[in-house]
Amino acid sequence: MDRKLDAIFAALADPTRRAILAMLLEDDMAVTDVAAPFSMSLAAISKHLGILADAGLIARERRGRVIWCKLEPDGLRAASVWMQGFGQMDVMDLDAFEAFLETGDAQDDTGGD
Amino acid sequence: MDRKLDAIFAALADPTRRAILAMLLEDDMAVTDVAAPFSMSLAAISKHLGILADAGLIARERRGRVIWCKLEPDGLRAASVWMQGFGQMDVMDLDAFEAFLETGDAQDDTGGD
DNA sequence: CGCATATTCAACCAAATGGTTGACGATTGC
DNA sequence: GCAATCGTCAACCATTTGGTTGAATATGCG
Repeated sequence: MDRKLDAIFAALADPTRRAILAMLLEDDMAVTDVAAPFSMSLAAISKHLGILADAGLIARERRGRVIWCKLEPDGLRAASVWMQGFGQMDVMDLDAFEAFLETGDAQDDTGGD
Repeated sequence: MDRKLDAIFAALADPTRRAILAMLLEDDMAVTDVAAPFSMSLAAISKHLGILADAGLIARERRGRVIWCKLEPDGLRAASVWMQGFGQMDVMDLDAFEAFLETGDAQDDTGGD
């Protein structure tokens, strides 16, 4: 519900986490590879990934020794919907709004690869 | 520049602050009136308003003894723009949203030019 | 099996957050 | 001028956050 937005926006509030999301936008990545460009410990990145996963912004899947991280676009969409819907509905019915998104216009996730 | 997003998303991450934004969406309000529905001190609300103002999401203007708070749509737009640039989720027309804020009227979704 | 690799867990720490209360500054009205 | 009203400031407190390090877990490899 509304409280999910707490987690999503809080997750988005950190520049490291936004950078991680941007990286994952290009491709799924192993945790170690996510961590590589940052000057902080693997454990710190692992925590960030946990926060992103907890917010529903990414998903992690173990394949062998490696844990792969991938974007979970629905999470981001929830926040986007909140912001866009802000002007129209008060504490609106998100499902209805999402339905609008599907049918209404502008929904172009074909790029997803 | 990117750091501004820190402040915006962090501001958005608190349900009290999102509720305040929703209230201000309907009308400009005095600080005391903003605080009224909440079961916390005026000082706490004042802090929240400071955080929102600092993030560029609202503006405060003193008129006499009373300080009026109003939405600052540009701030919200910055976050929205980030999300749009992020994914393919340009779900709705932001200008229409702004127009809504200006006129206080529900947008016709044809407004998306 | 035993070691290297990949990731998380646990304990810890400093700083930030969200709240409180009480004093203070600004403004208005009697 | 003095008191009431509006709002912020300052000090304080508990909790959360973002980071560290070192140990632990899980898997793959030779």
